[in-house]
Amino acid sequence: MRTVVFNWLFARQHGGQFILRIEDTDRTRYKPQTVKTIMEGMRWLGLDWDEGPSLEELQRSGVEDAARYAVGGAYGPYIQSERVELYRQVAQQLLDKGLAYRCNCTPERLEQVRAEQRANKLPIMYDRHCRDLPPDAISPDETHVIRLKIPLTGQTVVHDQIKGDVIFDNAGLDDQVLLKSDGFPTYHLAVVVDDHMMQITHVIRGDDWIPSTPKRILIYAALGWELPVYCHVPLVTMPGGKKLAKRAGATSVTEFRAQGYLPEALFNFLALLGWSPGEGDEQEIFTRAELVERFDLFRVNKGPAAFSYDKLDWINGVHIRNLSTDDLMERLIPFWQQAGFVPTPCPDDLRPMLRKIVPLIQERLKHLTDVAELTDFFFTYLEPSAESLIGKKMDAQQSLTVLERARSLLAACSADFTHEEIEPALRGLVEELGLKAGQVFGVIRAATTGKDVSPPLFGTLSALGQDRALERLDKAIWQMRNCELIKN
RNA sequence: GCCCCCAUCGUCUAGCCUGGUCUAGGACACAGGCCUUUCAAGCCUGCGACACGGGUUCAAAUCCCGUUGGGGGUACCA
Repeated sequence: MRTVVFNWLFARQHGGQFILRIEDTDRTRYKPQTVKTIMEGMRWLGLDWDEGPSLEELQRSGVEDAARYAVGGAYGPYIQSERVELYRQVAQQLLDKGLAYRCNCTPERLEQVRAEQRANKLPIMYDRHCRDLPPDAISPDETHVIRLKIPLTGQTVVHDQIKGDVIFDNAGLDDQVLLKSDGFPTYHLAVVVDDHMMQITHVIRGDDWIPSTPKRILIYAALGWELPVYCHVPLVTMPGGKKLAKRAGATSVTEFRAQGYLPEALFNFLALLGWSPGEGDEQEIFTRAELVERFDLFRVNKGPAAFSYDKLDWINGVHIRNLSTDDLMERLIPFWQQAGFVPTPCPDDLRPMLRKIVPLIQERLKHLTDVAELTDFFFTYLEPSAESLIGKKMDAQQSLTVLERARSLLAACSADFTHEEIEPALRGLVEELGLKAGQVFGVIRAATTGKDVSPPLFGTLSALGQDRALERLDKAIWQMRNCELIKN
């Protein structure tokens, strides 16, 4: 997915077209659900595409909500399974030119060849058994594949924008299968045909593709087509260890949403994985627009980068703090709903309270999901523990006095119950009792929130509302008195 | 096995191309402090790296070679 972000940034930055193509030539693995997940993930991250599968294509492929993702374009179809005839024609063309050949070796024979090569510590590749058979030795009607005739000598150079020139001896390249026995093309054939037909200028992908790039360059050569610009970016590894994220990356984007990450934060983080502004510029937080302007594909590092949740969490927190109150509230509502604190749809008369809560927790959120445990006490009554109602270096009687005085002072406030009137009242209480602010506020916090840790007290009380604040103080006072009775 | 890629603090990185200004800069994380009604946020300080070995050079993190280490490829997968 990080590589997709690089592709998108590069296209947007240069005013190019960003095209989404579905490569589904492996029929044994194809699942319509995956297509939807990828598109949904890209939409969420803000990676919009200028050309992509049309409504009809998506429907034929069994993708749900096809209308939501349909884009279309002049170079379609954009789903490879819809283009098989094209690949067959190109394969036939190569056959006719004598640059490819039919091969009917069985999987068993191929495996046997490989086993022998392994045993003799030889390079593992097809032994070219069928390469020099007479053209009519294998009938088009029998089960077979079509392989490319790789030149036996010479070198093929990949001119890569990040790695530089990478040179391969043709002798070490396998006679790549172009068309499988089920009639579908391999990735190698399909991507070359499509990139050419769709006029793709830049191929930006993971550097795990480097070793097979010469094979594709030779397909271009066999067809007499012009090469695109290659740009192989390093892979992203998993946090602790160094295992490759494999293909899990693209499909898990929606999981980041569920975990409470902002799309702009994930985007920011992903762009920084392998790229940095450099030249003494140490900016780390970027908006999407800034990245489109500043990103430089050719400055991307050569080495792999490890995914770090610590850094992502920090970036997410920064972006959360940068949101407006209303924006953050709207993004938080689904998470409140999921926690069961807010009904679906959100009632209008609940919004004023939510709007007062948001600023109280904004700088405390690392993930949107954190909102549940940070604000649970606003929605349900949590009974404070007996110990928490007694302040630091205070006895039960003093604590009870704090609660009783606080109750009467807060009862004297207006129904607006604003932060501005609560604060002087309670600060006055601190003075009146000759205690420390932390002692007094701690007791009131425990009584009204049921927690030792809460958002700032005055704002919290105001958001809670006068009725519920007084009610909770009353309960705490009862609790304290009962406790005293039992003791006596 | 064979082929390819990569190598700066624990992590992401600046610096490398155009050797000296690098006693290697920043960020995350971590530790301590300040602020403070708790928790955060913010601010300050600390900890912490040029994988190793050879060259080239007056001078190398920067250029060259090798070693080691890590990753990838080696499919009728992408």
